[in-house]
Amino acid sequence: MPRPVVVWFRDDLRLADNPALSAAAATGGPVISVYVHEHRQDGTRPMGAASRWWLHHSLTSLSRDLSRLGAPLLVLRGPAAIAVPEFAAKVSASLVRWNRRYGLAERELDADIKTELRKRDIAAESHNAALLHEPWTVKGKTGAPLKVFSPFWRAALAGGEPPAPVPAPSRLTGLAPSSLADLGGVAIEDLGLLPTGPDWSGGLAEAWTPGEAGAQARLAAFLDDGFKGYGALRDRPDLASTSALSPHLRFGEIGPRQVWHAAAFAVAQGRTKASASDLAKFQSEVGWREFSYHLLFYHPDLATVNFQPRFDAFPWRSDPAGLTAWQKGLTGYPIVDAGMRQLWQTGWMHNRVRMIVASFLIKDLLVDWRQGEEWFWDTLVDADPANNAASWQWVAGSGADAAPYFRIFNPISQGEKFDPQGDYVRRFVPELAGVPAEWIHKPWEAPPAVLSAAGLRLGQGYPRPIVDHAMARNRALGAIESVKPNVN
DNA sequence: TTTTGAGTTGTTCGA
DNA sequence: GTCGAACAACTCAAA
Repeated sequence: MPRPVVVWFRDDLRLADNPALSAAAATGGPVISVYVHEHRQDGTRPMGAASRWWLHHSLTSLSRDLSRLGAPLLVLRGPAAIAVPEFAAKVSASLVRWNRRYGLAERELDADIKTELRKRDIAAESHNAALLHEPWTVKGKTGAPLKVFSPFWRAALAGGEPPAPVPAPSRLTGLAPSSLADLGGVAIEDLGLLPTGPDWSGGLAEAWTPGEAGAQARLAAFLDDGFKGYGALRDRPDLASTSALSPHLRFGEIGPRQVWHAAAFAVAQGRTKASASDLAKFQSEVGWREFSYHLLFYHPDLATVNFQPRFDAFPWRSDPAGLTAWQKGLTGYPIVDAGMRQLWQTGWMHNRVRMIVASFLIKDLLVDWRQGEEWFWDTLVDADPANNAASWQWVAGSGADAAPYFRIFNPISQGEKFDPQGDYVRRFVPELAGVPAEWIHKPWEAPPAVLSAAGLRLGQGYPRPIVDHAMARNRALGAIESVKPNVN
């Protein structure tokens, strides 16, 4: 009996375009699929509640798919540093394969495990499933890591087309179920990933289908319906004009190579009316994900430390009431509240609205971006260690490639520009359902007759603005002025 | 080494 | 209503 190969699944919960799995399958020998549930001792950042919900369903889906292929998923409890080497030794594995992660704690953990495996005469091999271009492969002419998106993306594109995705193995040689039962696996249901008392996940379940099949369906639907005009319409939260692939990418239910090539193929085959510039725009959004991972790799503290140290002196306000109003979608600014409620109900928020709500928390309330980052981390199903951190820093202006100091979003004009009929607001803020488009982004300015016709009493059914934007804008400009470079 | 052009996503004001 | 200019000055990346 040949020694088995262990495939350790992490942020790559898919069968197709999974190099670790394909390499293991290629030998024809026995394969054992393993997932190790996170443990604080691993030093990695614990997932938020919405992510845990997603993980539960994604693991369930992966487990079904792997069983069908012949190598059922075995779920173990961490810490991984102990569980993985012990398990590999117990089953007399010859080799453990996994796909790489890019955070510092994750890399250190993997390095430790590799060492531990070698001591036991077990080989370890890692692969790239998560990125088109791994961080160390993208460099400028000087060889230094790049800090600005445009040069980064130019350099990445200069490397040529990303490799084509590899297909899922058609079958795997697993262990007999009887021998699997003795290996100490845990039922997914027993991991405690789902919310209890109360179960708030109804809106998530309605909005999403976690798992590889759900990811493929979402991609197909996007290419058929949302891709055409993507370049311009992606900014419209009232339309279904973004791919909404982010949570699927986060958990690796689909990979960027698959997305890249599927989009290019659809355009080349004329199966979509999307233009070449729609394609380039969509691919560059995938590029932003790559750039975030690039930043995270070279700046592991991205989620907690200002990329630009001068922001360490930023005069953040302590505003627990404001933070709570923001979290609950009760700021009195309809577009902000709609976004925050979409997040709470569905675990996701449209990209344009993320910028608006983040700008509001940071610039209008002067609340530290890290508090917003934490809230997103807990409530987003796509909470991603690289994207979330890099994006919050970008809005704060503390990040790489900083926004100009004067870029402070006006929640009224942003609403009017990107949700012109107010349909998005009405969908998530039912109190405002009866307010006509003309006033929906600034109900406090509406004539009393309009408000009463809409059945709305400000301050009772829906709050008045918790802060005056014009005042807040000036206050933010002053705060930014105080951390200006070269202030002597 | 020095220089030069560029840098995701905006707002306001005045003509 | 529309349009262009002004809004700090800096850092990055490449020539």
